[in-house]
Amino acid sequence: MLDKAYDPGPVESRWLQEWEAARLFHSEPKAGARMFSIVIPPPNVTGALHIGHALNNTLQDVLVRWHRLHGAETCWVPGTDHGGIATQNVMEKQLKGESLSRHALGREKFLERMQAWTRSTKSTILGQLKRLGCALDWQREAFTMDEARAKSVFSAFKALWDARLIYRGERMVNWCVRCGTALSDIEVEHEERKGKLWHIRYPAADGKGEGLVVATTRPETLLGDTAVAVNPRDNRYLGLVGRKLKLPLTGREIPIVGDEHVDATFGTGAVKVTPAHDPNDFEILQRHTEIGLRKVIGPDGKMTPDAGEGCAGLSREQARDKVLADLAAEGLLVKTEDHKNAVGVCYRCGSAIEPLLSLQWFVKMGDLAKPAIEALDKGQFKIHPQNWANPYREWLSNIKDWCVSRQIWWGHRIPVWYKESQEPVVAASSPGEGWTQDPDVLDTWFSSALWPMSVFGWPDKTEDLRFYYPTSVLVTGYEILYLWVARMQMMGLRFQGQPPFSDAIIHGIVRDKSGKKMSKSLGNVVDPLLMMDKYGTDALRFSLVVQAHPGRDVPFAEDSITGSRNFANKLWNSTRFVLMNLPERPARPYSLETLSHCCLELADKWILAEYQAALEQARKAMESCDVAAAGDALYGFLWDKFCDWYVELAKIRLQGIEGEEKESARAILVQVLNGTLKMLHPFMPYVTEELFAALKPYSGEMAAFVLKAQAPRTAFDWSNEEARRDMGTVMSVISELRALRAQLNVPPGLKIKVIAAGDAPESEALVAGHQGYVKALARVEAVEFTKNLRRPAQSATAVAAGLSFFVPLAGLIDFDTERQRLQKEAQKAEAELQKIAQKVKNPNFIARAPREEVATAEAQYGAAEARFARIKDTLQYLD
RNA sequence: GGGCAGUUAGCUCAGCGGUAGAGCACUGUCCUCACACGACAGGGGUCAUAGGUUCGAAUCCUAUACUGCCCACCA
Repeated sequence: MLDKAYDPGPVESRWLQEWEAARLFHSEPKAGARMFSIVIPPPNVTGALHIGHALNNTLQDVLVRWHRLHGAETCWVPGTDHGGIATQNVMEKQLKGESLSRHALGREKFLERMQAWTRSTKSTILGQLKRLGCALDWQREAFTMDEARAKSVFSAFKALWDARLIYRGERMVNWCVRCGTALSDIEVEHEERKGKLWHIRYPAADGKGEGLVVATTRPETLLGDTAVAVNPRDNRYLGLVGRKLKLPLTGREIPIVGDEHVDATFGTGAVKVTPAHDPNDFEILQRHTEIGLRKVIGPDGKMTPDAGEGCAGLSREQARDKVLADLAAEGLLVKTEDHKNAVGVCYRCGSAIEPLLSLQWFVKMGDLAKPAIEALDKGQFKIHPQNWANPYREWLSNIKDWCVSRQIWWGHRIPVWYKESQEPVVAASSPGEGWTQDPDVLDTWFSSALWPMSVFGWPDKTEDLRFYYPTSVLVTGYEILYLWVARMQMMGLRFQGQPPFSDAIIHGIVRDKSGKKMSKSLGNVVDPLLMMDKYGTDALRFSLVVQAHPGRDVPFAEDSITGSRNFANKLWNSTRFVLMNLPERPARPYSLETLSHCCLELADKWILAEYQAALEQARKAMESCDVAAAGDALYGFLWDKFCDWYVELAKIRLQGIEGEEKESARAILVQVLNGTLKMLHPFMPYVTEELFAALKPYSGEMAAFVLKAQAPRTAFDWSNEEARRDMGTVMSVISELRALRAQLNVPPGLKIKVIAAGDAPESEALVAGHQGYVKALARVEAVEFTKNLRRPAQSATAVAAGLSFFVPLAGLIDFDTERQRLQKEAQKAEAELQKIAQKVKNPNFIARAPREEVATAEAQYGAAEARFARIKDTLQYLD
């Protein structure tokens, strides 16, 4: 016998063990089988699972389990990402706490420490994914920096190098001063900040005239100016081009150049040009090479000796203050205005990016992007929801070369070797004596880009790669659409000639209940592990997934989980109820296939029809990648239809004598419940596994686990519109009677007598035929029928299904209350009637609307009219 | 500066051309023999605003207003 309430703890740990012992999630290539594969977006080895991981992985797990239940050979590959800068940063912080630094340790020792530490975080994360219930193929665990992946990375690098798609060059890159490394363009986030726009006068070199006033947001770079640019068509500055200005604070003479890219309408129309520290200005240098460049900010973020005596060694901020003060002192600071501008910041540490000229490795992207755009346009690759397709295409179309070198230690070291004046050599290991390897490592996203191939053994032509590639779907958040998804597409197409996955499901991010991003500083972070402890893993999973509507962020707070926890308990208790009503040892399992159809009563036909409809609804939702809708459909069916109505109605037979009717009810209870549990299994694997097992002696399931069983198939077509309609009629009668009881405060224990009056033969027959339902669910002791619409004295009235139901309640009710109640009912009925009347009385509607529409509207009108009349009538003769 | 979403019950969101829905919260009754993590009943919305298309619009179109996101080298 099951306990009274579901206790997730023991159930979860038991099944976790059993699944693992059975290697339930392991997959091998199977010729001829339908295949479903996913590669996990590998979490960084920096720390613990957060709520975003919980959402991302639950979604994948739902898909994986779902497809497995539907007969596919499924493989979900687990793994982790070394996470480059992010991970190194965490370690550096640790070292700092020990008054150490990576430089003090040295590269080798530092890497040893990284290895040791990430070994433990890796296992923490994988353990947490296990706990989340993820059906990952644990024998296939991969790491972006393990040996096999290193081989993939080298192969890709070599292949791109051989194709001349990798080059080294001095370019303007995004430099993070804090992390001490270059970043790619997409690793820079733009933050709108309130800043200032300073207007500075640059005097004419010959002392004649006013000189020029430039506007800038970065006065400290003035020290590196090598020109001032104006638009050659700017009337104000005609004739100035070619003349010289005296650069304030330095005395250097710099030329005025004409450049089409200068916007005459912004600021003063004159731009100071600092080619070494501004991407635009660097472009200007390309067009006016004679101006040259001057580096005044170093990779450490401090001013270089070239910045001049007064500033050398100062930070950028200090230099700015000093320059401004000096300018003011010389009377050259003309104006200061407020100005909003977008500041580039490092996506890993948030500090302001410094555009810096530096020698880096790049991947040429144009040729790689083209096939990816084609794949999208030809429909070989689809993004769900679709609104991401356009931004994705745009990004690929305007792609820039990818800076892949990072000046950190944690990562795949660039496999390029140098020796004196010889040509550099690309090799996995040292080509021989005297060669030294490039000190930089590759962008962590370089190895991630290869992930869907590398986990299956690429570049080797393995059987895994043949069977599982391309993978079926990729599930991830929109924040890494370009960083990761696009690059996987490009690499997959380049090296395998096929997209690495045909569909990408892009989900939102988890926010708090008021829509704010979760962050430690706001204190609104929900820890998934804590939630699992408190409410159960299934509850956490379900509440996340059912809120994850395609294309929307997921609002989440602790109280979102209680509803799902309650649902798990509902499943538990409905199974408990069913088990309590089954014989200890069934002669044979219950089956829907062998149901004697002549024994099915209305409730049976109805629930089977609803069951089938719910299964279809859920399947349709899953097909359109709407996991939330699928979960919702099953939830609604189980709770509102199965528990609230069917179970209650089945009790009538269960409490009666043994016989075929009772057996039919049992069979339906067992099979519909079992089928629903299986369908819910992808969402709530633990509780459903437990209940599936408990039902096994009765359900006839032979499989050791739900995943070894099959999704419910209805061998017979249970759809039945008539049953749904008739049941609806009976349900409305019951609801009206219950409302009457509640509103008139009829004691719950008291059974009422009901006189059904009116001339609606069909309804009458339905009510007469299902008196048992009415009696049980509305607590009625007897139903009488009459054509006489005269309301008996001392009785209350309910109107439903075209009939009046008189309930004699002598001495029990206050007729003022009943009058008020009926008046309210009448009001409602009238409002409803008028609404439909608007439609039906409109000749245009009758003439132009489709015939079926008119027919239903007229039927509705008739019903509403009758209902209103009934209530009014009753009201008139109320005593 | 470009693009994309959103604006529906107190809160969080479904619905996306035919009488306004769910969960939570709220009110009332009930510890009715599966479940109080429950049952039943109930209150609560001019579906952001203004036009338009249509027999009919929360749903389609066009503007407007907020809100959020993505992208972008205007100093």
